[in-house]
Amino acid sequence: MDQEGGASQSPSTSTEPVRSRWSPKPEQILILESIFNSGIVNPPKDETVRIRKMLEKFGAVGDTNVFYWFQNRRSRSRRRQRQLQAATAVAATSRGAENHQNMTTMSMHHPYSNSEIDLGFGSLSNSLANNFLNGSSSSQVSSFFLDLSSSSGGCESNNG
Amino acid sequence: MDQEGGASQSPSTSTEPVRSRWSPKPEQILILESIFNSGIVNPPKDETVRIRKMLEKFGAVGDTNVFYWFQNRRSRSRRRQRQLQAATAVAATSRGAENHQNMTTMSMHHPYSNSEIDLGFGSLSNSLANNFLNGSSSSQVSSFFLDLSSSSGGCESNNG
DNA sequence: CTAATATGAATGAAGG
DNA sequence: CCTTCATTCATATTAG
Repeated sequence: MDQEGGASQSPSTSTEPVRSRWSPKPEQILILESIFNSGIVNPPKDETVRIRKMLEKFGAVGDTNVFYWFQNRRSRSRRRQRQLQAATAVAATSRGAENHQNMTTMSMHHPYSNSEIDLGFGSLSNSLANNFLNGSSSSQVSSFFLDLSSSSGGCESNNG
Repeated sequence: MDQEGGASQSPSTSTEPVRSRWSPKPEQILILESIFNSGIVNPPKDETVRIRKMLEKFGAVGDTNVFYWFQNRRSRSRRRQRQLQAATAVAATSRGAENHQNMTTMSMHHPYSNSEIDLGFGSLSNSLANNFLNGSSSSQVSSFFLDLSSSSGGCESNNG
């Protein structure tokens, strides 16, 4: 079912179904998520290049892809946060003890745990992380995680 | 076959009522289609909320659902249009009058007349609309239709 | 039961 | 940053 979502850099290979848009691999997603959850939600140009270099080890990716990823990530995070915040607000609207049974506001129900409030990427070492990174390039990922400590320094959200 | 507003039980194995995704009821579909055919193909945020409120009377629905619905509607309309436009173009390619009978684009063996160029939702009052809205909440629907006049048209550029 | 289709939802990319 | 478009994934429904 899952057909190599990897974006090949050489479209000349006729055997491949020419993937027009980049599909980040699980390992790449893990890395990006980790960085994002580390507080780097808006990496500067320099950092973006670094991140791209890290991701490249797991598949072809460009600076633009990383840039877009973080941009979309921020947007989606904010939107999701607003959404469930609004829902909560409505749920708690007025503490007048009224028995309302209508879900008149939002019924967004998704099967995933979503909510990046706490994913567990910060710690990993266990969970599904291992599942993703088995066999191929586990060593690379470890090194990258160690390197994460050096970067940092980027508080989320910046005046701008 | 009456479907309880999206909260129907599992078809066979009574496991978890894992409601994966929202299923708009016939009434809701009618409303959405009507709005879409009224010219509002891309409702702004405010309008989306209003639409959601209207739909809520017929079943649980969130702003996101409405947002997704219109987005998908636009996309698919355009895609469909492009698709059959391409087919037409192929049929008329070169005025040499060649008898080509190849369906290079798609099989398309469905009984529908496809092409939502004219569905009839704009007028309703007749057709299958009545069939949908009988018995339950016809009154609500009428009021909603009257309210439709208040909304301004959000004409969007057809060309990208 | 399996295959195909319809459609809600997620996401990469781009424009303003 | 925000909105929008195009593509893709996942699932519900229907046809065989």
